[in-house]
Amino acid sequence: MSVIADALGVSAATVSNALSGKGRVSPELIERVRAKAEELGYVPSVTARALRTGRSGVIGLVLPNISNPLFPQIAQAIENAAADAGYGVLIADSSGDNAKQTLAIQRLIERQVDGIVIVPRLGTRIAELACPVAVIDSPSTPNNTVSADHWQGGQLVAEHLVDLGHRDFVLIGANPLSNVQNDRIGGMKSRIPKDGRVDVIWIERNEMVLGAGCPLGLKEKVENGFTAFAASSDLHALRALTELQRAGIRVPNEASVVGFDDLVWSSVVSPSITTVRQDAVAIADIAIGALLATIEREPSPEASNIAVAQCNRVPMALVPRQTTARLATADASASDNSSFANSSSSPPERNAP
Amino acid sequence: MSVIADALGVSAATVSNALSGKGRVSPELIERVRAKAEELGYVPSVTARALRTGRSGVIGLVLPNISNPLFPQIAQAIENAAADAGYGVLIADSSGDNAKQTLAIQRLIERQVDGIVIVPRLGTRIAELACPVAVIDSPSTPNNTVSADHWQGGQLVAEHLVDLGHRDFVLIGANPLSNVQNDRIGGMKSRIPKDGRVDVIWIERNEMVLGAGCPLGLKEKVENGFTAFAASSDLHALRALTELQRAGIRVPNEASVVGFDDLVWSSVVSPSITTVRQDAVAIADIAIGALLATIEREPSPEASNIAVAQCNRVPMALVPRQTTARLATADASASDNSSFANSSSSPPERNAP
DNA sequence: CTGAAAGCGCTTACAG
DNA sequence: CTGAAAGCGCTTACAG
Repeated sequence: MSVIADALGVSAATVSNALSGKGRVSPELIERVRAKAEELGYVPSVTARALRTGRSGVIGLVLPNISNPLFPQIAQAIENAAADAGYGVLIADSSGDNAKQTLAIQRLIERQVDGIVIVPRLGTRIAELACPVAVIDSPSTPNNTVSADHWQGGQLVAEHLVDLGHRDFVLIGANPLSNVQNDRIGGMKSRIPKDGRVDVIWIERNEMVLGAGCPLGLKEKVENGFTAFAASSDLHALRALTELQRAGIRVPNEASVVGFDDLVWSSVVSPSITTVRQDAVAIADIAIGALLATIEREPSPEASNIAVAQCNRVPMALVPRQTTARLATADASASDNSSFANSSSSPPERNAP
Repeated sequence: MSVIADALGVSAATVSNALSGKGRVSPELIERVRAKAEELGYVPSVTARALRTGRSGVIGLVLPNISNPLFPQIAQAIENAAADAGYGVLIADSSGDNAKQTLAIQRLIERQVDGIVIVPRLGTRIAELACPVAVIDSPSTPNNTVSADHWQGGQLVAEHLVDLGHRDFVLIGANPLSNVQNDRIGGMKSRIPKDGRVDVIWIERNEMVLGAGCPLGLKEKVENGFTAFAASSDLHALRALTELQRAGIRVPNEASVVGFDDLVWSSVVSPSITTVRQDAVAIADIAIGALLATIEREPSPEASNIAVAQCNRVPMALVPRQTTARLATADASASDNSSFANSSSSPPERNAP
């Protein structure tokens, strides 16, 4: 900056004003400054600017379970949204225990991030922090969150299967303590007809008893007349699919399988897995938008730092693929789905444990 | 800082020296300063320090294909290694095209990162940059890289299958332009006995002709006597496994399947997939260690900014699981693997295209 | 429309 | 062992 000022014989203040377009500088001087900056390959010091303005231009992203295969989608969407707004993204890993999440947040604050996007660990409640925060979580966590509408996604799954003539459902989740999984399973249940049959398998609970990697007993389910297998994640859908195939059951001829999240392998396996996709870009845009609005608003003592002031549900979309098919035995009237076991169109509000 | 100085009636310089342990300050004064800092909840301004010292305490991480399921492993390892050394990690996404990679690097430099770890896009060569750089890539890229020893990993796969009595191999890769995949396939080939039979399927080349998601024709391979299917990634191993299962071929009874990377689903599918795991923590430690050494060394005009001065190969490890089994028809002498088609123990050096 | 001055919060020679 | 002073590179009132 001073090199430009010196080269042009003007003051640093003028260069600053010209480059930022703030103070009133004559158009021709602005042009000369620009040209000189360009010529010199001038890059402003973000550090100096940060020190002076008190804004770092960086936001933090706290992720749990970084090994979660959904992570890339959301990290990429957040990074893009932030970059578009001129912000950098500092990552922090809260895997391990909840204490590490607190530590990760602490470290970001020490690095003077302007705001934080948090995907909280299962069962965590994020306290009011010293900087603006946006939380991405299930809508069942009361208020202040953005997320896919997992409940509605579950409904999509059930409706799709019901339309195909299925009446006997096995729903597969990992952990009933997860609001996300609960919503997905709950949404499915809400759209299963009254004359339908529903069985829910919670994998982690199962494994607590039978050991990790135990078979889910899906063959027996098929023998008992179940035809539709809907999982709260593509990971479990894949597990179901391979277990069925291994047992010699043909998918989708004898059983339909649906997953969630459109994870990378879903389209690649044979048969490819029908799934439900969340709009990570829309979610990231809402989270970053709200965060930046809070950051750029003049901070006032009474204002909350929680950026997302309401519960935002972003609709999910069904991606039909090969693992779902019309039930061979379905009669024409079977697709009458006018009566549901539970017609509520939204999940009950729950607190994080 | 000045609040501490004022509260204690000493100078800011002394507070700084006491807290950093640099200047010679009397032990008792150091203690008083520490106590006061603690009491006041003092957090030093990293921004001011960065401006003064010219070091931001942040490194950049550039990732291609952020949707690559291997990404979480490496991102987590890098983040942990950096955090342990007191550095933050700014992420940048180079997905899309190569121009975006250059842009991502540029933006990190503008944010004054002290160094950059790059996992380059396929076929990219990283030019000398204005800050220290460590590249994580296949060892086949000449020099200056850290990575898993993909060639040796491939050898592990072939040796495992040969030990189980297999002689007829189908090797499955996605793209022969990828050094990583080429090394893996090459390593496998180098350990296949002279009397063995090898067929290589490059998926992307296949799909160029037959369309995305086309079957790999594995059933026919089995009918032609192939018993071992080794893929350059768990994604392709999964594709192979499900295609075989769907065709009614029993794994591992009739065909063995091996993948690479121990991706999240490998242990969950049925049967679970035998794979080869890279030591992401060791790789990250080498990359970050070399980077920080370069950063903290006094910069000299003649020194290169390329942090990793030699080709580092981190050994991979076989994770045996259910998809591989002894060939039923194998006779006892079959496990004599003293003669190989190609006994070289390291890959040919290649240039990035 | 332009410039001189102060200051963001640190660290680092240097002097005492 | 301790402190006064300068300066990192910006931005922002304020004065002209």
